[in-house]
Amino acid sequence: MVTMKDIAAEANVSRTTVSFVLSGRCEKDQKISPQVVKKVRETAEKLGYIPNDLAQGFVKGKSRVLGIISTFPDYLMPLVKGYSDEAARHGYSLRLIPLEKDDINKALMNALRARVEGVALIGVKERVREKVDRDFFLSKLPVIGLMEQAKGRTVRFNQEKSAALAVEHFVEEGYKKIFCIYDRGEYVLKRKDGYSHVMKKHHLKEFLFMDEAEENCFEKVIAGKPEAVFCGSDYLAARLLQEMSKHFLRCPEDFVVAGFGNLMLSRFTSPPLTTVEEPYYEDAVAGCRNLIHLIRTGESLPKEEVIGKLIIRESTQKNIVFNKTETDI
Amino acid sequence: MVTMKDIAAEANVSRTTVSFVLSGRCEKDQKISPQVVKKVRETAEKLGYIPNDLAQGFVKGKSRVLGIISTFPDYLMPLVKGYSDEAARHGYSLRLIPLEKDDINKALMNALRARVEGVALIGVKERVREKVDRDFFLSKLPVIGLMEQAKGRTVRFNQEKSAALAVEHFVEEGYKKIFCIYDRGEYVLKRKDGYSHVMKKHHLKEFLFMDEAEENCFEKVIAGKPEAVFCGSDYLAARLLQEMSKHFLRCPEDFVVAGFGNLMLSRFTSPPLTTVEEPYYEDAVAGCRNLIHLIRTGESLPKEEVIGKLIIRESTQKNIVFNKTETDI
DNA sequence: CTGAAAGCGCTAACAC
DNA sequence: GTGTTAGCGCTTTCAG
Repeated sequence: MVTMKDIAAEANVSRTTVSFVLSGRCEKDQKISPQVVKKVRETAEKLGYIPNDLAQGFVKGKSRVLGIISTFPDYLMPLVKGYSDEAARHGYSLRLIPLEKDDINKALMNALRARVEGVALIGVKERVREKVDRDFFLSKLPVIGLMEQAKGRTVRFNQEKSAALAVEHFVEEGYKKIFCIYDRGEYVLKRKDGYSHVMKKHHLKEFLFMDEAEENCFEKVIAGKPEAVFCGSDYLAARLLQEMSKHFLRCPEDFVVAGFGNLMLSRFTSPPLTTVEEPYYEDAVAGCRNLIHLIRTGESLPKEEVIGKLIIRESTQKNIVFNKTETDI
Repeated sequence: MVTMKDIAAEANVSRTTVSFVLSGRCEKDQKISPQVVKKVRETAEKLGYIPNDLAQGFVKGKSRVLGIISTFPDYLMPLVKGYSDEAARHGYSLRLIPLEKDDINKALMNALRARVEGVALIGVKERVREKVDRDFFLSKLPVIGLMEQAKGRTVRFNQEKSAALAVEHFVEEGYKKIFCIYDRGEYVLKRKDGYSHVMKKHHLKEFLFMDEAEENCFEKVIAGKPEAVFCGSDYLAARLLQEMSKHFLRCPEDFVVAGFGNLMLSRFTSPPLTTVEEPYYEDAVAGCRNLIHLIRTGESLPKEEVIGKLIIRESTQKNIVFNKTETDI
């Protein structure tokens, strides 16, 4: 591996000069003659010099690396990518730090050892986040996704209000008998609250169905003959559509269905699902920007609240679906 | 940040001793009295010492980091996770190196600069992989996913033979009029070849439909009244199911459908899709193991061929679906 | 404008 | 058993 020393020797200059030229600071702090600059650059090129970021990071005490702590479930790829893209724009790269056996302290220790400049926890459950040792905060490592360092909640995306969008849509369309299917998911429960809130506001009766291991709540929903069903996730919505199909019921004709998440699969159900977009990617970009700001200034960016976008697809298009089908044929 | 020097001072021993104790080599190369070991450990703990992996990597010339070059599309998360999990088992961690604007050489340069010990390219198109500068190979950086360094193909997973599994299944079930829907995807084309191969073998007429921007091939498929349809991807299969639903056709009753990939969405279509599992995660684990082997020995592990597993779900269960529906109600 | 010198935190021969 | 010493590749004062 060719080093700056080699270049210095080959070009007959000192290592300092090479360092100045190659770090691009030649035209600022130090003035170096254009010939020398040229020669150094050429020699570096000729010798096939490759800067050693490890050494640079070591001596400067900063790695230009951000850590991502997660269990990396499939659906979080957009978050990882959002962080990666934004980090790249600021000259950072990403290091994946797996969260194993919920041992958040071990993961944070790995981040510390690697001397990452900041860390983001993604998709880490509240229960796990709570277990962080108090003395971790002595390290002053900037972290996104931990409550302690950001007074109040870190959330940018408001699950409740976003869920309300879908339910309000049902109300506007004139539906009264609106059901809600949910499960124990941390966020799904918040979405259920959004449903309840809207129903109360409009003095409508709530119909809550929880998806549990033992019993098939989908059967019950169908038996209940709803006009519209709001599901706390696209997964739940897709399973409801499957159940409807088994019973020879059609959506949206028999009743309309909305999901939540705008997951890939919501475009591929029959019919495609109306859903609320949870902007993972954009949230990650914002989160990464915030993290970098936190690293640079020690301050968190002001938290803007984000509400999802309702994406209307055929699963709630009761009126036009017949036309559509006919013209399609 | 507390260093080994601080510990040495506090514990009244030399930095070397501290180094030996903390790197766990105390009981091998060097014999150090238990009291000293204990004292050093305690002092380290007391002072809150955190090893500097950067310094260690720098001095040893190895970073214990693997690079992943990719554009990180959503569906490749299982691959990333597979690499991450396996890397962790060998004491490595992962660095994400984004592939931007198809500039593979820049990405490889970033890997080189970061002094990762090896690199895996995931989901990088052939067209891009071909653009690697010849002199990159001078670096001798171990890479998985580039043809040049591994004579012959790197593929472990055989797309053709795996696709054949699904088509053979159709033949066995007695279907003769078997259609195939495909698109321009690198792998999808291989799966189409798998279909063709089986059809030829059984002297059956091939019915090929390509999904192109302008025209709706799904309409044509339906109009053709197939008995069974093999789709080159789960996406294509899901879209076919959507089209069937619009036409008030039912799967599997009117005709059966199989996809490819065992993507998340294949479990959530109505009905759930029969598909061929592409073992992303397992492939990644194997790939990572291979990469580490390559790093250690300079040799690639022998390439075992892997064939997918046919996952039979309701979309091809013509006979039993009625029973099932009835007992479910 | 250029170079000498010190040091970042850690490892590893080699003495003591 | 324990300490001395010399770097790893790079940055960065501070003299020349």
